[in-house]
Amino acid sequence: EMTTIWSQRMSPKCTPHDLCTSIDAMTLRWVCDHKAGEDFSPLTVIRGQGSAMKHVKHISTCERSGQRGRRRIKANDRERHRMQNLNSALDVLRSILPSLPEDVKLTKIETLRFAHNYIWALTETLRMADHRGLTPADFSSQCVSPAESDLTSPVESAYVSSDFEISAHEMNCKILGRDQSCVMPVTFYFKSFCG
DNA sequence: TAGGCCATCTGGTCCT
DNA sequence: AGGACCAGATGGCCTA
Repeated sequence: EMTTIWSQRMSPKCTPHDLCTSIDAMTLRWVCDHKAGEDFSPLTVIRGQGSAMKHVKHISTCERSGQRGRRRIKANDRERHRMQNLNSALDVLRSILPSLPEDVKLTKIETLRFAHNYIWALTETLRMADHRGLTPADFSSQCVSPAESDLTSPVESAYVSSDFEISAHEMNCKILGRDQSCVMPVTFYFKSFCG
């Protein structure tokens, strides 16, 4: 039975992510429980699998302390889910930011910076609309959102910069690469000025 | 190979 | 007491 679990969980075909998510604490706890007193060392078997090694070390620590260990395992599980929720929220945030090439995924910090600048851009856009006597409703139907803009040029990874140029009929902002050198303009057009 | 990014574990702290 | 949140530590993957 253990061999089965082992081959399922520890297959070399598993990606690191698979290992991290599938080798949960309870499984390794099971391994430790069932192999106690035998000439078996999880550390030996999974040598080279860093994440799993960490789990084993943690489990052996937990094993030494009964109820405390059980609380730790539960806390780890909660923490794991908490971070997964946080990542899900970041994914949602990524999904509503201006579209980028398919294979580009903003890092966490880039996502937050991008969102910050994007909100700033939208705020400035609304301010411009107000200045021109448009209601938000009017304005929202008269501009082209960045998501609808033509973003066909290749961009490795990017975020909106904070230097915007706002004129009477359009607002330009820039998307910069990580090295700050690859510049791609994104334009909010006021359709009433586009002919 | 170094550095960036990431997932996870862990112990501490605060809150309910 | 137990859960949420946080920051530090660790190790894997990826890229320049």
